[in-house]
Amino acid sequence: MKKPSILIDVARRAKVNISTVSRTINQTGKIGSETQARVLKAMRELGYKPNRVARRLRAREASTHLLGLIIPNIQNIFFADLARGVEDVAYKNNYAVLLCNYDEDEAKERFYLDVLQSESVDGIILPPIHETDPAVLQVVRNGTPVVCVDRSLSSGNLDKVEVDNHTGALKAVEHIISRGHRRIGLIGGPADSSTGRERLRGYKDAHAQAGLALKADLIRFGDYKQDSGETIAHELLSLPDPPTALFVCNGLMLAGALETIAALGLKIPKQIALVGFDELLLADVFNPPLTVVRQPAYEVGKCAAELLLKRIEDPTRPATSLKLLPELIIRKSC
Amino acid sequence: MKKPSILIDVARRAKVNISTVSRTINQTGKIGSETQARVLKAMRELGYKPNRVARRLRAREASTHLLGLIIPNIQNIFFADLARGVEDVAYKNNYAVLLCNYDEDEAKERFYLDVLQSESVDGIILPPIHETDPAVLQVVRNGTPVVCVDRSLSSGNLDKVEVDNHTGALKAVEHIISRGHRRIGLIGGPADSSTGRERLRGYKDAHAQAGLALKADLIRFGDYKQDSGETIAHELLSLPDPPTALFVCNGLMLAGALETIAALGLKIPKQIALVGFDELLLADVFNPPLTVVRQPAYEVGKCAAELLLKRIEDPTRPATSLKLLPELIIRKSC
DNA sequence: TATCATCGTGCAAACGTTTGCGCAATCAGG
DNA sequence: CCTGATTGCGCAAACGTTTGCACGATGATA
Repeated sequence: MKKPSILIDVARRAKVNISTVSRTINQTGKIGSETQARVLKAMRELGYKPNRVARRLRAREASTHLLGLIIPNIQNIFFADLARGVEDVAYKNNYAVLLCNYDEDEAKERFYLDVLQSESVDGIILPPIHETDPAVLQVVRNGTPVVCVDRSLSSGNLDKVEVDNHTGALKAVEHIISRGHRRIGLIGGPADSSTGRERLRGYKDAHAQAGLALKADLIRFGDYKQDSGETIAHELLSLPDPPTALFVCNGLMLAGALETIAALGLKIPKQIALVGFDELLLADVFNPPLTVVRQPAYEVGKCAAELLLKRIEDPTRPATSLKLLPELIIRKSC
Repeated sequence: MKKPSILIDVARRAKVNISTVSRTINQTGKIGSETQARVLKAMRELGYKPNRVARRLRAREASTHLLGLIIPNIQNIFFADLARGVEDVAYKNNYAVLLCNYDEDEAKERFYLDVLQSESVDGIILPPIHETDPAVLQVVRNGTPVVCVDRSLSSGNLDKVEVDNHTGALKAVEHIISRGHRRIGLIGGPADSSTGRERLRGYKDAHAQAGLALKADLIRFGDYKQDSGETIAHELLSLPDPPTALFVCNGLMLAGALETIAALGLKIPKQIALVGFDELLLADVFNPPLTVVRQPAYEVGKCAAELLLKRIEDPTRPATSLKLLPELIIRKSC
């Protein structure tokens, strides 16, 4: 339980003032070369580690090397991959990441936003829970750099990196149609999320291109969790005139839909064809292998972190908005 | 970019000293009821949020409501579930979680340990990279509460919560044997990890119980990543006298093994039977559904966080060690 | 009435940094 | 040799809290 050594210990050992030590550490200001050597030696001998808390307290506007990442659900592989992307570039730049899981719960999002702010992180990466999220806007107004991922914020011109959900969905549904399907069920995302709406738009546009009429019955919205995939698939498949193919808008709901299909004993793709959104761990060895559109989740995280770092360095730079292309991986389920 | 209000703003507005404000917030010390009301009112009006950084700096030994969690790989569903467990109880108790991903990289683990310490977190949850991990021991010696999860530390009597890997593996291999298999391949974890060794021990004990001799050829060790599952499965299955069943010691490696099996065109379970460790997202709808031993990952995280919170509250309490039982879920792959 | 505990509050130090300012010493230009 | 810039370093304030101590007012006890 011995105390870690602090600035003044180093200073005493090197026979200098603490400000000199601070300056050698941060390479700010002029310092004589042999003084510097003495300080470095003392630091090494004492195993000195700067106290990040004190540093953050003092240097409010200086960099504190801490990033915040708020995600809806760490158990969703998309966000796990994304987090990994953020984490990797953070680590390369000597940043630590404060990761929070808000579970689509607005109160929880609020809580974590507060925490991150009062931890005075350098910046925050998050998918806004709503397109118009006052809490996030407030943070931005406070001057904390924010970059939005996955979903966007309607107001405020922020850095953001998204996936081209429209194109992804369009390609997926085009593919389904090209396989001859005419009744295509949609298990969509929440209607009030930008991802949900964009994927819906892709679904509709693909229909329009092919001159296919939309059937309102076949369009349903889930909440990106497994259960909703299961129940909606059940609803869809027990329709009097059920769809012959399903487009399922995220990985967890796809797993749910597969539960239903298995329970119903339906054969894929003969009795029901299937295209998912999000690459899943066993998708390629599934029987049959699953056709999905793969989102570049890791890259989204990576780009977001890079953008955030750039913005921290130069807060005045114009907001840039990235849109990454998903990839349709055609396997055997459709 | 307006400044957040601080203690002194509240104090001025309530016409009291900052210490009075501090005391009303923390409910420490005696305060008159109408003074308290004034302060509360002022806080509400100003939307005051305490600065966690300053708080942590000052109150070194008081609770700072921040936990550290260091995990090998967030993309491994076991750890994602575990993280979720930690996060949930942390949130219920108004703690935030600083999550770090060390990717089995010792330098990275070191880095994060440093960060967490110099962030002066209240406590740390981690699976030690080694059984004798000097860096972790150092942290413990510094007085930071630590609880080990999943893997254990040989020295130091710390709180820990593990899965009963031996029993899990034993049950799995017993089951395989009960299905009539005599040549059972093992795709194990790293030989220097406690989980790897315990699962190996279960495998061996099951053989001993059944009076089966061990075949060294059939026992191989991976690194818990997908690739090693794939390559080891390939090695095993191209043996002159290949195993008729495989026991695969984690989820990612199971996915890898399934790649190989699919590539080889082998039928499960007729040509090759399979039992995995870790429940996977699509395991129950796989064709055939996968027999696995399910680790209570979420519960591990939950218990660990609860233990940590208790220890933070009372640092002198005796170390407790939990061992949670995994569950063999028998499906159709064996 | 004197004494003493208790209550409610304020004062100021402390936590470990960073940084503006000042000062002495050195150096270059004239 | 004088002036003025530059270099190298120390002093002390500041960041926003918490908390030990002191002190006046109040109430209870003798």
